[in-house]
Amino acid sequence: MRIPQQERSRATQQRLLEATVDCLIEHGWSGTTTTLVAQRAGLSRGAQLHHYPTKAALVLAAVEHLAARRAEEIRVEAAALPVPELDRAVELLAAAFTGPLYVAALEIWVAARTDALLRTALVPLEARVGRELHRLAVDLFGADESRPRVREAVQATLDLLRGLGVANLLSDDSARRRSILAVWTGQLAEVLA
Amino acid sequence: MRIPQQERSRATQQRLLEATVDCLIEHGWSGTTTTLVAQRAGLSRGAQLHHYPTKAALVLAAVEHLAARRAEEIRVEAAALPVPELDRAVELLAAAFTGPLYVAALEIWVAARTDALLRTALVPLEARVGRELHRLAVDLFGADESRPRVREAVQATLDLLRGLGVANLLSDDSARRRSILAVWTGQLAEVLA
DNA sequence: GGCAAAACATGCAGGCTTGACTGTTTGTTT
DNA sequence: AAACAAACAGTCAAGCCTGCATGTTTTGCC
Repeated sequence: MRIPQQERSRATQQRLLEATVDCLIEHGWSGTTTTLVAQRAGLSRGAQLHHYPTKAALVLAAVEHLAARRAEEIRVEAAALPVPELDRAVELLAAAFTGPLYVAALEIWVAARTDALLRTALVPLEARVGRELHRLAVDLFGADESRPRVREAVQATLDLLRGLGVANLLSDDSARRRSILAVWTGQLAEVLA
Repeated sequence: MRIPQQERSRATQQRLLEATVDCLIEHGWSGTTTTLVAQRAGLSRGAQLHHYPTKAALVLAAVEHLAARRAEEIRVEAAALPVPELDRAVELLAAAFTGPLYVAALEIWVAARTDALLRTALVPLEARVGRELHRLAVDLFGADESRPRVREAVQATLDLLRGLGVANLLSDDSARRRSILAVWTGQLAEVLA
């Protein structure tokens, strides 16, 4: 009766999900095999299959886990921002679209395009995450969406960050990104003002 | 002595490369197996291995083929645009970032992130393609890059389109895209004017 | 203490992918 | 026409991935 099994089970599942996300980051979607995930989690394949009987089950759980982590990461950094300043707010969001977690999410999005099961599970989830992100951005920017063009400008900002994140995939792009964001932030300020 | 073998060879290689791109579009990166490509090209595996001895060779050739096709597609549509009008120009570029060819390119980018061979081959190629695309956009917009913020605005537009393309991966996003681009184009016009 | 269930470990079978090997047809050269 | 090279076809072995089946340990409960 050392460790309650419910807690132990939860901990093991967490380890598996973390390992899945790590594998996605390091080896990409096709490199993320169940065997590798089990190894990385320091678990036997048997234990893995006990918790997640199929690869689909594992990945779907990992997707939710990933979404939660991304949301939390953004929220934490947002909380560390005392004064609503546009430049810093955009910078903060940009970080969320260049980190490893975004990369993992991208791997899953691209894979889901041609994987019916993943896709159907992902679309509603991403819709929710997208709305949350939008809301967060609105708050960060101190934007008033009832004014014309504000809503579109905020969304454009997020989509721009998505694109910059893609451009950052293969080689470090931070210098270019900075100068682009500097200009866009100015434009954004005009719309929000 | 009907068909010169050089021409025949070229034709089969084209078929293989087209089949590779088609497979990328339909089945994604991990679904693109050499066997499937050979089948789709209506060729035996022997013939395939004769032309491209490894999968890496095949894919690298397909990447160049894809880049050429994307560039040509954009150039063709650009030529069909008589008067330089900003709205239409942005629309045209947006189409280039939502079509199947962009999807195929995205599959390769994401895969290249964790595939050293692909990556080293892709980085210089994409740098070139990126410059060409930028140049094309500048021409289409009739932009004067010597003026402040113009260069960044053009690049931001391309990165925004990249991001919108990603958002369009899983579900049709054209309505949202239209409204965002409408606002964006307005902002862009201010910078260019 | 004893029993059931959950957590975990290990080995195995089937399917798939890749690249190699051998053979055949078609084109080229002399 | 004869020898040679390229294009093409079919088959095979090795390796990997997934899921299952069978044990072993740990936990919960009586």
